[in-house]
Amino acid sequence: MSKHKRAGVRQVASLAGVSVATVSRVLNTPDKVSPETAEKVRLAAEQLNFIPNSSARALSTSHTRAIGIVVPTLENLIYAKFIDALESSLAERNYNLVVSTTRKGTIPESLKVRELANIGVEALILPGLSHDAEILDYLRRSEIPYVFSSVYDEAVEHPTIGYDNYLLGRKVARYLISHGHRNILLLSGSLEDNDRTMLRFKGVTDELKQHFGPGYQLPSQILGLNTRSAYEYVCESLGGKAGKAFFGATALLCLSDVLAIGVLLAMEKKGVVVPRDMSVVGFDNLEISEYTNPSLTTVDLPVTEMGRKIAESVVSHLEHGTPMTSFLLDAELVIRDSVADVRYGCAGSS
Amino acid sequence: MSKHKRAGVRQVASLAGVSVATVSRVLNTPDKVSPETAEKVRLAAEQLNFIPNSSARALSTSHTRAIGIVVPTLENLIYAKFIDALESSLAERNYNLVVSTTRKGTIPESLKVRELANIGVEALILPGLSHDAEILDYLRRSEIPYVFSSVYDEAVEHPTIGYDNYLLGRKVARYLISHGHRNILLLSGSLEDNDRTMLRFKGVTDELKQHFGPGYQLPSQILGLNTRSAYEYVCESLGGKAGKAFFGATALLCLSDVLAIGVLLAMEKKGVVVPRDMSVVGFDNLEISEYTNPSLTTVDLPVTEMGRKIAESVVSHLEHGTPMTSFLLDAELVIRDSVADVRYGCAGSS
DNA sequence: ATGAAAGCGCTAACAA
DNA sequence: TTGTTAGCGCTTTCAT
Repeated sequence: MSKHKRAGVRQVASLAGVSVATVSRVLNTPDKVSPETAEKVRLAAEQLNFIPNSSARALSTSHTRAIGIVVPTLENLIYAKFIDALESSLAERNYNLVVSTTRKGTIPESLKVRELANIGVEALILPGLSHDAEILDYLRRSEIPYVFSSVYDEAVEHPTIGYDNYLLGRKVARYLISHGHRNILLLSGSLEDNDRTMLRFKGVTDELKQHFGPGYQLPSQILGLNTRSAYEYVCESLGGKAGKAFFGATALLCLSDVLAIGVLLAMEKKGVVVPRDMSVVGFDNLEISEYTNPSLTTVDLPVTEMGRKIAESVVSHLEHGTPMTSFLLDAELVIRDSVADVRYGCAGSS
Repeated sequence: MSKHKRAGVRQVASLAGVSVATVSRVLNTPDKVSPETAEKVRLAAEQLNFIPNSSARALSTSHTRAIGIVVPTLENLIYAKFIDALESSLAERNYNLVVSTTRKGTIPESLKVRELANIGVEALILPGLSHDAEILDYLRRSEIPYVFSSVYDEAVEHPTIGYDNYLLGRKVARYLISHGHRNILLLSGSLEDNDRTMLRFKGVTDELKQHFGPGYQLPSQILGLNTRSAYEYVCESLGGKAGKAFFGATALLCLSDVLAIGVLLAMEKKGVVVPRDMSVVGFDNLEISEYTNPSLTTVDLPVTEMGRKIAESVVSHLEHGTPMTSFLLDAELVIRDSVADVRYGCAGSS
């Protein structure tokens, strides 16, 4: 019964009593068709439930209007927000976003890049600076335009659109230093974010070293945490006395807000008063970070603007040949209530 | 310089000294080609950076291997988790997911559906039960397979794969009733989720009515909240005395966890002790809901399983003609620490 | 303003 | 096992 083939330009043309070329024109360049003819065609199309075959169009125009992105996961709100913004901006320009995940890094990014290339994406967006040599090589050879997101580095030979993680690390460290902090413990997220995490970490340590001189003992860092493990880590560390836990640190610098929030909740549960007993800073500025107790001082990553900017840049390159270039986005430290001055003689460097 | 055309089967064929058909075979049915020939072809392909043109393939096979989904936004973690799982499951089956958002409902869903149809998705996933008649009509006429997610309703003539929101409403109400609650205030999220919200609401009220009889005064409901406004609402309501706020309710039933968490944080800030002074329940079971103070009693929505199940169902239909059917997923109430027995004579129905 | 016809790059009969 | 060839459904010159 229903195995009749779908209507194509041909059927529409014959029903409308015109040629296929005319049908194509009312689809793509309506102003080159007389209004009456156009109307006839539209009616016929409507009547036949005509949906132009996009593969045929793409084949003919060599334009798929698909952009690909590979992220570790969408379960991290910061990626979700970014992709949301990216999709919106691309949609405005009539491009579609094909999302691919590495399942939190368990599937090789190179595989996902190849798959996206194979389905014909016209450009590729990859978060972060460090990617397999294989990927870099593949991108170069396949000549698919691409941009690295969430990072900015003008020194690198790839287009990067994002924020300067290293400088943000310095900025946060400077802020902490200005409040008298010297011994800072870094809590860092999953290893997928490694390069951005590392850059932030380096920024923090460089700033501390510069400020306190070469004798300064570098801060400790705990890696690979998620909300759960951050929460549990804090709870366990607080088994003894608050002051001596955390390697004697007076501030916890969390490289993502979900970590910071886990930390805040654990502190509260354990009766540690933030920021009196311990200062906490985050990265991301999630919506909820404004409402924690205390509200979280954090770095506002401009992911929405980043999505917009990348869409702009990629589309402009695709359509007008504008070269892909790097672009730096500002990221602000949002000062709220989770950081206070160090109270000397209570906690602090042992 | 670099404006040389990309290599196609033809170039690969001639470089490998075979016919285009053979090249196509090593791509699609390698076992029908002698190993040596295959190797030759692969080498040639590699050398020419050959990426098969997916539009041409799709045109020839009439198979785009693209599945579309329209959601209001990705900024809601519950959608992000769902899409993450869906993408993973589809990728395992070699399908790609094209994500489209209505920008929180500001763009008509029908438009997005049309766009996805126009780019040739082979199936469509739409969260929720209620969609414009226009969409329903379009889906029927265009014969694109589809499934409604996040809902289950065997009575409806569309395939639905999800949980039974009405029953979940009843389940939660029953739980609250079993703890002595009678006056319950509903806090409900943005209007995009309307149909699921409504069903839950109806489930709750039906259960209450059934339990307390016809004289029972239906619970109040506050609609259109997000984390911010939920937080602010609670803060304002608590301007006076805790007991008399919230229309005298003893329990706050939040139709999403982000709301519940906002509520919890606001309560805490205002010194209201949950669950002693007020019970709170949520919907979603976000990761963080386990770590709030107190931990949140909430309904665990099986979005990951839902993604998997939908991928299975859609692909099976596409590849083996299995009819699209509805499927009910279990959703559990996760009992934690945010609900307690009502203390009569303190708060409660005036 | 409209039509005829040549592809776009691949797949899949069919033939050998 | 391999090659020849005819489309897939659209766009786009080039005529008219």
